[in-house]
Amino acid sequence: MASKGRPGRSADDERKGRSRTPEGRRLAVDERRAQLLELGLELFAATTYDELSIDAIARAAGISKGLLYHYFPSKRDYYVATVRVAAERLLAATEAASADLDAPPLVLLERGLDAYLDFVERHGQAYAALLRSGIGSDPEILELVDGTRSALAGRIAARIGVDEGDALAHTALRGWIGFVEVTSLEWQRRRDLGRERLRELMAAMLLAALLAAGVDLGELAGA
Amino acid sequence: MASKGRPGRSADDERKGRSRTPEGRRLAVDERRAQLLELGLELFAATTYDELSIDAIARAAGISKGLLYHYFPSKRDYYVATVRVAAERLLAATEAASADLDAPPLVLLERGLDAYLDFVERHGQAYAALLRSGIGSDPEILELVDGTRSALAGRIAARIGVDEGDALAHTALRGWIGFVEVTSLEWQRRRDLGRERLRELMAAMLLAALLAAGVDLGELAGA
DNA sequence: AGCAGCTATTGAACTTGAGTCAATAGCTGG
DNA sequence: CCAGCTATTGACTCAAGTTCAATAGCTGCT
Repeated sequence: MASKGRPGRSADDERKGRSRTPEGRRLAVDERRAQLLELGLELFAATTYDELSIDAIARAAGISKGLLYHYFPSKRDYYVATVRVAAERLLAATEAASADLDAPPLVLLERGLDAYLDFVERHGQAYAALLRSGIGSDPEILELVDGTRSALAGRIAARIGVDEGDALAHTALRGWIGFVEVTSLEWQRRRDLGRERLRELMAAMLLAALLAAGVDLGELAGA
Repeated sequence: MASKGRPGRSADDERKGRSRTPEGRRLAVDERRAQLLELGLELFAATTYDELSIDAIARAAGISKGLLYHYFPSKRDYYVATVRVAAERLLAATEAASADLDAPPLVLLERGLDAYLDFVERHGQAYAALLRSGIGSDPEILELVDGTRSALAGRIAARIGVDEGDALAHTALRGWIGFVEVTSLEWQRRRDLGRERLRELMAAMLLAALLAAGVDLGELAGA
């Protein structure tokens, strides 16, 4: 262990993209932490968890790897903290939109959904990353899972004869697949719902989805 | 590079859990590959992607790390191949159940859903892993994302006055959240659907979900 | 039967990236 | 202006994925 340490921005810094917060060093703890979280929100939205190395994060923040570990005990923790911020913001945004007054419930619903969609539009990438439930999400895997959903939805669409270009109907079908997946997981976890009931719920929701999308259900009802 | 190689099961093998396929070595390519995929299905269902090391896989298969790399170019590829098998089986199972005859569509729907639920019941863990869209899925992150969903669903449930113990209603609400998430992603990706339309679809589906779950909508319709 | 060649299989070495730690530099109050 | 606290650093450790030349076990041919 010979000559070590050279904190601070002497000599040849600034050379490799470490340009953020140019004033440089020794921020107050809270500021640094906030800065890192904000940065994490950006970075994790743009890149996958494990494509983003600690070194890259540190470089982007203009600090050393060690310092990052001073603020977050591990890369995971850093990531989790980041996602937590995103989740809090999503909840806050929708809360603010719908909790305020005592307007008619349907109006509140409309406002809440609007706030939600605003969030999606604004933080597109981050939102998607959030829903992917994090870490990893190999593109190939996503494609596979997505392909499976498409196959299921497409099968039904074909059977019913949904028009290929009917965006609303296709979105509704995809959404229904989402409904089926989530309720399946929920059903599996809590064991308090009969399988029959669940199946009926799913079937009813498919009809509702098609109906809401304006699909002609004549064929379904018929033979 | 001095004295190397000692393929085969001489001496002290069998000692560390390398007991699978006891006959041992030099399987035909297809058999090995099939064996490894089947094993992967088990292992990845039980453990997270990155909690499962290549060494652990090799040990469980009773082969060397190198051989695994002979069959799959990387850990990722191995994982992807495994998920692909699962997806194929899911599609095949539902296909078989619903494609056969030309019975009434509603009956086919029922059969298809039954097949789906069978799959979920049988491969519970693997199914969940598949839907988590793979790699990673840190438990803390899952809890966070799940908590966010719960918060959203709970907010609505409270507003409407859903009974705390009403499993069907809660499942339906959770499912609706899934619907909202999936359609949001879809809306964001394909740009062919108006925001208004999407919001209306979501709202209609919430009512449908509550209705299907037998919740009294009197309050919603009223002031 | 025995040998030759093909290839499944191995073990060790290489590489990369996460996590650790003692040393140092920059504030801040006395 | 110095002393002490702490934000910050850079090199080191370690685990896990990946590579590769060497080897052993089949398989068919003579």
